[in-house]
Amino acid sequence: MPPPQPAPDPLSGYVLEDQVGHLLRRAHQRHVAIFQSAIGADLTPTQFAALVKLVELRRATQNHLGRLTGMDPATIQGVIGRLVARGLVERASDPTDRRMVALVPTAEGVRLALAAVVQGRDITEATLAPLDPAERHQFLALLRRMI
Amino acid sequence: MPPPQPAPDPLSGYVLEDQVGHLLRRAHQRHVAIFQSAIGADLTPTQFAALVKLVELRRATQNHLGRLTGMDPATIQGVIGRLVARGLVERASDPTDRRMVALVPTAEGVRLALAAVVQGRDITEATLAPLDPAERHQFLALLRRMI
DNA sequence: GCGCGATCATTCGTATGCGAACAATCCGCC
DNA sequence: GGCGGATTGTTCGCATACGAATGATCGCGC
Repeated sequence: MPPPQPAPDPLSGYVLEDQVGHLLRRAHQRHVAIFQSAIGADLTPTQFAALVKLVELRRATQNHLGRLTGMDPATIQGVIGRLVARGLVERASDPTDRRMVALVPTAEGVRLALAAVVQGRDITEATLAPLDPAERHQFLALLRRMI
Repeated sequence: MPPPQPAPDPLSGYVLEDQVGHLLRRAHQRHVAIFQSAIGADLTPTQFAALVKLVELRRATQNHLGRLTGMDPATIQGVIGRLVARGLVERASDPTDRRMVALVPTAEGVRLALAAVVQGRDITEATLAPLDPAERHQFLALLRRMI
């Protein structure tokens, strides 16, 4: 009769590198690095998202913009504050609701957003480089459903 | 003859919500939220990764552990510092190389890591919930290649 | 018209995440 | 033996990220 086995180790068979969470973190990390090397110091990925969305909307409230771009009020506050400090966005008060601050991109903000969007295509291309066209389509479709 | 068209708008056809980078950020964000609601205040995702990997290795250098878990030296430094402060990891000096600090999990660290790994399976399950088994396999395979 | 719950924005604290600079140490090569 | 480059760990600064708490304001219902 064989000797008694030790209690099953929860770690056996658990490969950190194969966990979705870890893979998502690494993949996002890699994308951010690609983004930074392309856009440089002009914009961070979150600043890019907020600015592009604001240019598309032409005018938005801070929390609303945050909801659309997936940033909570505390986060979007800092992001917008830095865009305002750099003259890319202006805050205007809304006369109909004094709680709200209407955000509007400046001319310079629009210019930078359009230039960044052009680079955005290269960034997307570089991020998806490991996959062929059919796989990219598949990956994006699955990723879209993960949100 | 039609009037001259305005210059093509770089924004036309650019949907922020469909960009890989944005999707990766949102998907990762969602996973972290799931992780936090399952593990609570015990461990953050990065602390989890560092601790589990360290338990698996039984002993590792700080930078080495960082490379294995995808954290740069500045980041792993803070993560390990917090694990040490909570008594989950101990720093030991390596006599053969006085630059290095050997990291070893404490008994409490091992206990917490094993418990967290058990919950890790539920976290993975919840993160992948939107996909059926075949899609999960596909998604993980593609995601693995994105790193 | 008033009060109460909801919403908006802000602030604080904590935790990644990384570039850059730094001191200490190691190692290979002359 | 010693020097120069590489590696290890640390610190600083900046930028997400979010929970929690707060104050101002709005709007609905009574």
